[in-house]
Amino acid sequence: MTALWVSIKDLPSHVEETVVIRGWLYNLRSSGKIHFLQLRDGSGTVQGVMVKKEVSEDLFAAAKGLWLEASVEVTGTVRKDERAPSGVELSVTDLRVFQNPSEEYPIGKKDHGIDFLLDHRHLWLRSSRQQAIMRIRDRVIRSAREYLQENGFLLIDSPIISGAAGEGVSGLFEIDYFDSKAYLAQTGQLYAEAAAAAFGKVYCFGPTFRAEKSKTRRHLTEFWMLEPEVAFYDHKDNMALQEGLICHIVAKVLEHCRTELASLERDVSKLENIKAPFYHLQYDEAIEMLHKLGSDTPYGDDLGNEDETILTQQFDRPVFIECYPKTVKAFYMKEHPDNPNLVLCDDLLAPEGYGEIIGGSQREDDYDRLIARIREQGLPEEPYEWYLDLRKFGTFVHSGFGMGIERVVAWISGLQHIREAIPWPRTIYRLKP
RNA sequence: UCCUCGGUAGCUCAAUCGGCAGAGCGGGUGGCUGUUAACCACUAGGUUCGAGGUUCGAGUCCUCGCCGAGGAGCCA
Repeated sequence: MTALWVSIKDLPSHVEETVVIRGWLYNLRSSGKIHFLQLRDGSGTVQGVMVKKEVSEDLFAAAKGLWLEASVEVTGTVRKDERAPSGVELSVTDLRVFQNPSEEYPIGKKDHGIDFLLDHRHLWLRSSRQQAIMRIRDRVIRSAREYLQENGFLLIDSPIISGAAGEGVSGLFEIDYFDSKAYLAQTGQLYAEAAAAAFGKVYCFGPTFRAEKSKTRRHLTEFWMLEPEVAFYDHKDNMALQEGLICHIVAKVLEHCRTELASLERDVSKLENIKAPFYHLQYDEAIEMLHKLGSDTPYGDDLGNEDETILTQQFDRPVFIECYPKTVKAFYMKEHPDNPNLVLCDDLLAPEGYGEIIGGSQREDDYDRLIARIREQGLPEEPYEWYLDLRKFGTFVHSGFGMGIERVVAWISGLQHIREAIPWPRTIYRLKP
């Protein structure tokens, strides 16, 4: 007779049944005549209890000889037990070992340094903390796509490999492309704009690459960005979309990931507070507020990381910083109708010091002004010919933004560093594993 | 590129003023019938990142180098 193979998360609905689970041994304790096998299968964890007098001597000895992370198949009867975190444990009747490691598992039960853990990222992902973060990441992405789909958006992905250097070669990864050079995408936005003229409401979602030598807790060289782009949305419509998207994501994480947030010891009251309307500050108001708070960033400069941190600590909900000086922003942003020195853009800063999670803008839709901006910034015109075509053939008011997935995950999960928010972080000095 | 901090047992760290290189975890052996990062006893385990220098004596001080972390700059 073969017992039913069950996921650990489903064990509570099989009380008093004999079942099989397949997974890994993440810890083993023993009191001499009782072994406690801590088991994990990806869906959850459960304690297997093996009592010496209830199993054969060979089996009892075999269990004692297991090393951490042995892959096993355990047969047992599901018992209710109020001492167990999930309310159930498994009275083990049989054990089959797929593989018992011949060396000790590198990641121990006590603390490790970040360098060691990153070197062992392939094993670190097995830890409960990393599992919680990856489940939240999955929910963030899933709920973002869900929100856009429900609101009439079409997924139109953009290319990863681009032949044009675009806006300044500094931040681009160069690759060999047969007999010429190509570059890894920094953004899909320009392509999304073209798609918006075809489909109205679109978004792209994929990896983006920045060859910047940034060494901060907010930067990765490879990260995932969600970029919606909407025809006939202006600056204000754009911010309303961002607000709706973020509220939806946070609500869905709260709905589905309570266990994960608890295991990360995240203060969920901070997340429950994330509701519309968000705060709005014009750039000049932000600078004024910063000066009162001790910053010496001059009017006209972009906000530094420190500035973002200070600002977000003043608010309990996300805050939009609107209409930056033209000089610190990209060429494609639309000039402010009331002030030619400003552009119609917004950065959305997450609270608790997390800072920028979204950067968006209304796009310049006037051919002459756009080409003037390209020339002003000393950019080559040839690569932008197709982009300029969008302003020649039925130009249209349109807006969009880019949301950094890892920054959102780091904020919602309460992480100290963005590198834990992606399965395989790529930073300036880390390409492995 | 700049600033700061660090590199000691497999891992995390300690070592006072320059004076015998230690602890916890992990490993090994033994014990324990309800453990929750189990516990208890015993035990093995070291080129103190590298090269040079000062000194009776260097983990500790000096010089150079290598590696990493945090931050700045950079970064829609």
